[in-house]
Amino acid sequence: MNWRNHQRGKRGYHHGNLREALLDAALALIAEQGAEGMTLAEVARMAGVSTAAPYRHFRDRDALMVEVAKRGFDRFSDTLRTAVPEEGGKPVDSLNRIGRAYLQFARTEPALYSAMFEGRITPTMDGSLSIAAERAFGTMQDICQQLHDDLPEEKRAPALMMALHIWAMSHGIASLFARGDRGRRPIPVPAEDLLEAGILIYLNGLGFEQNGV
Amino acid sequence: MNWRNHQRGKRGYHHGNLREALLDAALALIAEQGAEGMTLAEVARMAGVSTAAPYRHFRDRDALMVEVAKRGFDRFSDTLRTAVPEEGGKPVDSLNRIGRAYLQFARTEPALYSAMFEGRITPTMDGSLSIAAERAFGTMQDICQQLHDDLPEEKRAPALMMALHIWAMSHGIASLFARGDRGRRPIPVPAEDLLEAGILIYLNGLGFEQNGV
DNA sequence: TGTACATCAGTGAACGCGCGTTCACTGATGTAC
DNA sequence: TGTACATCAGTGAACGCGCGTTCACTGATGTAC
Repeated sequence: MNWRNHQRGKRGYHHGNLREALLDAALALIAEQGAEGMTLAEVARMAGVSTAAPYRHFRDRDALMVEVAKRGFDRFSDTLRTAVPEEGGKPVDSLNRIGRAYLQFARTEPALYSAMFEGRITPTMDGSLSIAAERAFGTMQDICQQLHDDLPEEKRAPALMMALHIWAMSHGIASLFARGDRGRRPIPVPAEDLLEAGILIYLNGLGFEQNGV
Repeated sequence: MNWRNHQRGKRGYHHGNLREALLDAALALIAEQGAEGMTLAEVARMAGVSTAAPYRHFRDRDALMVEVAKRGFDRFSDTLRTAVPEEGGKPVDSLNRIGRAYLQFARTEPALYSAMFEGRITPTMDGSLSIAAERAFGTMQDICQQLHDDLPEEKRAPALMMALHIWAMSHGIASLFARGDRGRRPIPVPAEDLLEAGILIYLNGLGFEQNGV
């Protein structure tokens, strides 16, 4: 019955890392059944712990949910940030890499993705939540700023607007065509290619010079 | 207690139009509390009817949910379709009108919107559901086809791709910045303007000639 | 190094609740003659 | 036009269930001396 405590050297009674285990379980549940399927009882069961135990780590069900979303935004930020090279590299390429990372995240972390963008939890509910969310968007904005500086003056559009457009396009494609759950709508072309083409056309429309296709 | 039956000439016992009343109640509930907040018990209560009554009209809770989504796609289709003039009118304008209608729908019908795009219900689950969903997208595709025909041959991109791009951009902006519930992220510009600018830039990028702004 | 004690992180039983669903029923409505 | 009857669309009571949450508790851990 207590086999769970014996793996990885954990000893009975005290779990060792219950908080993380509960978050993992919540993620798995949400991935399987959506946000409504995440119940504290089931989460506790998956972690091999009594139904009262989670209350040592989270005030209530909503607190767990907020924590899941926060973790989601943190990972999302990291994913986007590591997608672009520290220094150098053309902004256009960086934008494409970010776009790919966005889709990849929606594909591989559908539970986090829907908890972050489609759930009852919203960034305005929690300070550190909105910070993580803004950090992600900030990455896009930085790159758009660089692009902006490359544009001839008479063609410059506000960098913020560009960032919002790219964000919206990425988000739209991710939500409709790339998500990793049953909400995905099939299209006859890889979502990555669709997004890349979209970004290319958009930048072209801004007057950004392209070389090659 | 039975006041509900006395309005609009309805007489006791038989409700008259319970099916519609239940759908309306479900919508109101989802708008207030999200999809998980929609319970058959509460829906029945709002319609002034016993908790067993809904089962005369819907097999179970999921069946009601599917019906809500179906109704959503139907209305959505109609909204988009009526947004573009029957004949004449420049395709660019039509595209903008459709975009605005898209945002308007997300704004005024957040319950339907999230049931259609973010819920456990997916168009592949039900034939008539996917038909309604495709009808909506078809409107966009038609207009993109016209645009496509206006483009000089060497600049033609596949009409389907254009439609998907426009759809994704509209959907992204609607989901992030225009939705009518607490998931909306504030931006310092009307979502409509952001979308219009995005479409303009995109079409410009395709090589479509613009006059004016 | 050993011991006493405070604190921490679990247990397990219980609760109240509201939900989804079923059932036998009954009042209202529509139809054949 | 009236009547008998089938059908339809409700009722109301009940069920089993799983959930969120609380409680007094106890085993494990860390620390001061």
